[in-house]
Amino acid sequence: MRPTTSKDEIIDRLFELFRQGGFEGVSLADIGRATGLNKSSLYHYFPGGKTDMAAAVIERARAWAGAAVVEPLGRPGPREARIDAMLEAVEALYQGGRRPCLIASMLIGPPDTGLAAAVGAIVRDWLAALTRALVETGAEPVAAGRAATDALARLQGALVLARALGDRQPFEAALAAVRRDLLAA
Amino acid sequence: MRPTTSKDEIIDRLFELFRQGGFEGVSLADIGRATGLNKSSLYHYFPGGKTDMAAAVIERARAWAGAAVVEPLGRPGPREARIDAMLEAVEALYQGGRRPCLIASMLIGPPDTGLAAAVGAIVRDWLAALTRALVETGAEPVAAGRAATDALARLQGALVLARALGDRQPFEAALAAVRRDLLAA
DNA sequence: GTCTATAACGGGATAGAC
DNA sequence: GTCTATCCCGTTATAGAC
Repeated sequence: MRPTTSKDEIIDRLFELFRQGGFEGVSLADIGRATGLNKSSLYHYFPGGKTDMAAAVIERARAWAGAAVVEPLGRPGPREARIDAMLEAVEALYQGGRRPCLIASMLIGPPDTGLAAAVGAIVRDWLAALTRALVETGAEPVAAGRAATDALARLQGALVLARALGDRQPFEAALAAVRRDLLAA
Repeated sequence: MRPTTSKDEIIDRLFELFRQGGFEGVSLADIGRATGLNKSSLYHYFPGGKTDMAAAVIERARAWAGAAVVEPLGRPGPREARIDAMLEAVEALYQGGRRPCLIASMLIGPPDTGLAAAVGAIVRDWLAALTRALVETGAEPVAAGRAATDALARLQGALVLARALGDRQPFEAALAAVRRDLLAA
């Protein structure tokens, strides 16, 4: 029997759950409900249990960041094209501010299993790619690093505000501000 | 017998726990350990259980924001003095980026009990106070609103990055950037 | 107000049939 | 690969003694 739900699809569902609830806020029962799979079936795909599931989700996030952010930022071409490619990916991932960030959610409360470290690696890669793109298009290295950090902080923070206020406007505003400042950096 | 730990002290401990672990990441056992109180004693202070405790912590955060942020921002005087008062309070609260923000932590995963709404109200008050301070010191209202939102987003996001990277530098950088832009707004 | 004890439940995880 | 059944533990919460 072919599985009714592919592992990729399962991880997609898990991604949505964890970004909303964080590691502790999602139970295996929730996951069973969202995937239509029994706990035992889940253990078939993820022998390490919930931690494995979270790790798979973070790995998916890393892959996404590589393909949708790091790679476009590294493409040769004018700065504007690179930045816009990144921002379009960001807008899509966060659905214009309606959906929270997995990175932020996963940093809250997971009993120390290296998940936080994996999240940190994603952020590091993103920062490095953005900094490099700015430098390659004429920015001075130290200023580029600052600008990259500031850009990511603004986006992350805007997602927090958007969630707290129940209004995606802060996120849209942040996208515009980030674009302006990155192009001017 | 006078209680060995005052309710205020208990809430302080709870504050630290919840900001680190979020609502779901903190158990009553953790709380018992941190406060030296038995579960039953905790129920004496917080009949509604964990939700009550979280609500008390959020209320404390609201009181803090009122005293350390809203009030200084509303004091008559030059913009610089008001902004610096706010930023000093922020730096102290977050210990220069070493400690996460309760607001962000509490937005992750709490089963819907109005806690998120209470958190949202704090953010709203803060934004309103900051916007008003900017307007009172010469900014145009729409620009002031944007600048206020941007400032809070940067600070929140910088805390996320600082946690992800295990490095408080992003937070210090954000404080400087926020100060510069708010004074120029 | 604080304790011990325990109830009642849900959590993650496993065994084994099919 | 998916299921049913079950285990064990931690969790929230309550009762009642002191």
